[in-house]
Amino acid sequence: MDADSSLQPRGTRKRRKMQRVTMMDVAKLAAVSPSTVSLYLRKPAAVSPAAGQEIARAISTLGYVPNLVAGGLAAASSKVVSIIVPSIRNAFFAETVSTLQSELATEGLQVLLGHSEYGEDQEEALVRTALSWAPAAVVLTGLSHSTETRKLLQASGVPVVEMWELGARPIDMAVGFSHPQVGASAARHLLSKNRRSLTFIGARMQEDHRAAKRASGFAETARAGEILSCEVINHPGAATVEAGSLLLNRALQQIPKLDGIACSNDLIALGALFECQRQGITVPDDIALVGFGDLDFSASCIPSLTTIRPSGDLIGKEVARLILSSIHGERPEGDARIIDTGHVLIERRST
Amino acid sequence: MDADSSLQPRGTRKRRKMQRVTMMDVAKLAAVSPSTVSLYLRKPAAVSPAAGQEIARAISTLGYVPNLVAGGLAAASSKVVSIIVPSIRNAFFAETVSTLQSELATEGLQVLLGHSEYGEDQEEALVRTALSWAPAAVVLTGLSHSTETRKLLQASGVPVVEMWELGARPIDMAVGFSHPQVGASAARHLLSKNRRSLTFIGARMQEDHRAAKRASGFAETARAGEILSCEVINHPGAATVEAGSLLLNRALQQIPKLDGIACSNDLIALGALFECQRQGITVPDDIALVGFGDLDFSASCIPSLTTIRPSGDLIGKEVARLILSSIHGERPEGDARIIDTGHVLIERRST
DNA sequence: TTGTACGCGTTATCAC
DNA sequence: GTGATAACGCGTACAA
Repeated sequence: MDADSSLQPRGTRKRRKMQRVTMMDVAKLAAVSPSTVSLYLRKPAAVSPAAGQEIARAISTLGYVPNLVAGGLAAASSKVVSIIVPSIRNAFFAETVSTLQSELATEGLQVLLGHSEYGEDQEEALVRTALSWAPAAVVLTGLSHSTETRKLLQASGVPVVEMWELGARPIDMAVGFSHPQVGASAARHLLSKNRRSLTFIGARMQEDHRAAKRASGFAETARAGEILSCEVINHPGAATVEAGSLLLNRALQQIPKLDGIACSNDLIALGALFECQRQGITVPDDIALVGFGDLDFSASCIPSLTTIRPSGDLIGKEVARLILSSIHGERPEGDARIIDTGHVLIERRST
Repeated sequence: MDADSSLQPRGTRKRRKMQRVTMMDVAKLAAVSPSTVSLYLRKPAAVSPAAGQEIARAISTLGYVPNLVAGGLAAASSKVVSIIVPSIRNAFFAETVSTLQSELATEGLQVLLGHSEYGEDQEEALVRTALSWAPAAVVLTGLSHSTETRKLLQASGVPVVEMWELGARPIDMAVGFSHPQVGASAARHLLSKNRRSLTFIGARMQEDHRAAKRASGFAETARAGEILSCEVINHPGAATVEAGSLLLNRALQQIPKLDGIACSNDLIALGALFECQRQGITVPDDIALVGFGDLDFSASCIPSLTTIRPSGDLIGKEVARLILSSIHGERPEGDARIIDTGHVLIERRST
């Protein structure tokens, strides 16, 4: 018959992996059937108090930890949410992922993390492996994905949330804001300060489509105003403070009478700020500076940085909400599936 | 595309989960047995080229994605590595996690992320759920854990790597450096610059034991030198730029003739720098400043920041190496299980 | 309320 | 090299 009908407590050193305490062990010790334990675990109120007591005690004395792998197989949907961001080093996404992780953890959901590094092929590969975990949901960054990615996701039937961008039609659900509008806000603000020679400096815009959209939204609005010039300058590398310094210098060379700058990111703005200081350029008297992100130094630097806050934690919260309601409740319909978290321009000293 | 003429197309409103293409489907289409497909997937060289061809084609025409949940159950060890850090918002850990994710992804391992928020109980809960995934390895931050956490981990037999700290005996393997030594380096550097009224300013040190150890290492070394005074000042909140400004002010109040400061973190150093600028204090003439972390602004700020680089990406790489070798090769023995990534003091203008 | 039986999709051990 | 077959640990109708 079966080899393990006899209780073989310990000593199986064949395998070094020993998730030995199973639900059945708990059931035996509590003198109930495994299914009662299973039921107790999911709906404690559905079993008799007496049995519940016994089971609870058995669990704690055995140190039982449910095997989510087996559970996921049986339930055909595991308690994982796969999150794919360009890079977790980016403070924006770190904030969102952090919030998301906390919110999901309260419901017993785990976060599976992947980095696309702004590559659609990378993303596709990540989505593929993500799906092989039969995740409870998949969270993607932005709306630009390979057609294969969309197909995979749609075919899987898994709830999908695209975050940090709104505009085109999402695969399933979306939480974010319009990047062109962010650019437009920056432009309007600079125009309202009577700046006439404008530039948008950004990094990695050949890959970071959202930054590119902020740039084009900026340029479009600026050019509709009364200005002398408006340029967009890109640094192909990562968005760092140093890139900001480089970009400021390029802007100074290229643009005569430069007096207004929007940055794709507060880090770049900080670099520009430092470079201005080095060159004896006064902010905002000579040049006004608008950032993006409201990172934690933005309020404290000198001068403090006018910036646009995208609310990365709010995005995280809303994504979590969508996921949760789409898991146990019904999936939201229509407009409820697209959430605009907006953006806020915070005026400080740099303008 | 077409080719999807299976039995029940879609539109089944009942269940939305449909991981329909299984290994058996592939086997049927390739006219081999499921076992052969499984074998091919794990050791392609072990099946005949002819069969391999057929299987490969079947896989791509069906768009088969292996179900890792089922695989994990059968193999009793899933292809996930659980990583638990205090917070992913912290640039240090973001860097490590990012590196780790990339390295592990090349071997088909996924990252399951959790935040302990510097709480041992939180960490314990995370470890518990992590283990329920039968992970290939668990990565923890630091060496301080609840005894229950250690017990769980040891009993599980899963490879464990503790990172970002060295000193006490690790549960299994460890990659990091000595925090007291970092503090000592900062102190020696300040002493070598003839600073005599020293202070260590840090945030959240009641929870962040590593920062606290840097502080005590600093104090110990400083007090062994010829100094007038040495204080440690803590801000209970998070380590932000703003906290740095607050801390600088507290230090100025408390310490007469203050002329040397070490910070638990570059963000705090930056805040201190800004505050000095606001108060007309010249760095390094009036006060010398040493940071920790070498964050990306540290080289660019004004004055550039002398700091200590802990090499978060190197830690990530080494952790990955340990995990991989401990998965397919044998587990390293003895000293090879503890890797000191050291620290480097980078002297810049702020001292 | 509780127990029985079966299946989830894969891996691993053998015979062939 | 290849293919039956038995687990893997749990969810879930159903039956009791």
